[in-house]
Amino acid sequence: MNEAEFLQQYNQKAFDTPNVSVDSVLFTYHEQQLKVLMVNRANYPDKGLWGLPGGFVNLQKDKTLEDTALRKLAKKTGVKPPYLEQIYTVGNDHRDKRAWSITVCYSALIAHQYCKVQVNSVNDAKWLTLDEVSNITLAFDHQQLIDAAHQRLKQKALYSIVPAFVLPEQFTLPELQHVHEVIIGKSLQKKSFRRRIEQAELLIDTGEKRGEGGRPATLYKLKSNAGQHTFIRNLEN
Amino acid sequence: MNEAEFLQQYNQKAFDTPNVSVDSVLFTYHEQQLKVLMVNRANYPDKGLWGLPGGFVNLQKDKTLEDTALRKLAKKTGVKPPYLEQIYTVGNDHRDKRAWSITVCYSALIAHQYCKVQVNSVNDAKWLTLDEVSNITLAFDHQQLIDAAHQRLKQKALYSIVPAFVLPEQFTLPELQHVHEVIIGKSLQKKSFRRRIEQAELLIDTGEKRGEGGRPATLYKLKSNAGQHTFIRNLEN
DNA sequence: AATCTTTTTGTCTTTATGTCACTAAGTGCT
DNA sequence: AGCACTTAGTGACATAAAGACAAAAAGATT
Repeated sequence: MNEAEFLQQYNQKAFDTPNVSVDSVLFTYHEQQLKVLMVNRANYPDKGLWGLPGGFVNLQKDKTLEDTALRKLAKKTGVKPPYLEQIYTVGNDHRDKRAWSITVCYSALIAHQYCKVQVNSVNDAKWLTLDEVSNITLAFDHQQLIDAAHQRLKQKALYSIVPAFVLPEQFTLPELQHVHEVIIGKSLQKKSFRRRIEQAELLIDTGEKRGEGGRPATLYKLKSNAGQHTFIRNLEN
Repeated sequence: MNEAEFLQQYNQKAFDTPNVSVDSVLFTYHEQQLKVLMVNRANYPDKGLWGLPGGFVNLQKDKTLEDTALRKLAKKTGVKPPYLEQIYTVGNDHRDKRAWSITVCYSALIAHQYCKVQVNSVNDAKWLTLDEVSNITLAFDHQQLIDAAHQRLKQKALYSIVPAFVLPEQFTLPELQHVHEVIIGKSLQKKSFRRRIEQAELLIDTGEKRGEGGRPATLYKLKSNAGQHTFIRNLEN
């Protein structure tokens, strides 16, 4: 490398690089509803508004972007979600009034039981339903990020069982079906749903049952290879 | 200046913000094959290796990440591709030996006719087939980016007609089917393919015909709303 | 035991796709 | 003109997946 080459690269770096943050849309299922974790912004800009849990990449603490996402989520919930997926990246000169800004948006799923206590203990973070979220003004372009994450989750609900990650380790098929229905926004045909899931062979029958009222439902858990291989067939009604 | 000195100075400067680049996998269809545009790196690191067209975000020139992608592509091809889609973002401390680095990867499609001349005029850029690409060592993690973009395009070929963007404005159904076959890597049933496309109502019959040898084929073009609404049904054989 | 509730299965209908042969519309050759 | 050859496009039946809905199973309650 000669001096000219060095200067070229050095100056490229020296000119302002954009700020890079990572924001996560953490979904859970509670009280028959889909909810997302929101935090009240403590700092300028958009101080006081609700926004997504996230923050800047820390080059010392984080080895990867996923590390950043998980670190920021753990800070608010104390736990590491079992499912994390990148949604997309927005970068432009107007989303943050301070400067050119980039955010890498992730979606994460977790069972409500697993982080309930932690979230309630800090009162700057709380679970909001998607309806509640869409009726208030959020920080930055976080509304759009949430919409995109929800849209992606909807798609997943149509041809995979990744929505199972918003449930605890063991769950019943009626529970899972209701989760899918809430995510998709319409009711599903019981038989079709079960057929697909059976054919996909992604669940393990734990042998246990759980009943509330009527016939007890079989408890299932996800096979260990879930997350990547959770694909089932298409599903429209 | 030697490499060690460079790295030290560079990293000192780059202490708290990661570098952000945008790389694009530009696909086209030529000589019955799917090809990607590769450029020979002129600078350290990985100088001399083939890599994806791309570069750092320029806060003055670019208003958005797409601007960066298009600017860098236009520099090599002289044209703006009709289809651009974000694939995903990689960011970690080891993909670039200089420093923590992020790249936002895009996929783009263009008809070979529309940028042939420009690409040939500069000999640091050329079209390579996916086979050729996988048999040489590429810069950074560009092989993985290409694989991911190809994988995504495969999916699109199964349930949409976005692959039509690698063809010129007017094309025949047999041509389109062959593009899909090349992308997916296996042959498709003529009847099924046509049925799906017909039902999707995404093409316009131009009235014109084009023949080579046998019966002339009808020339179609994409409806203006293509890109977003190019979805057809699932397609396996 | 009768009834209610919720889970789970049986089965017929509808829809989408696979398969493959057949027709259609050109070219070039004799 | 007639024929063989080539590629485009369609018809028709077989198979497979999904929708609809009723019936059965397994528990709780009275």
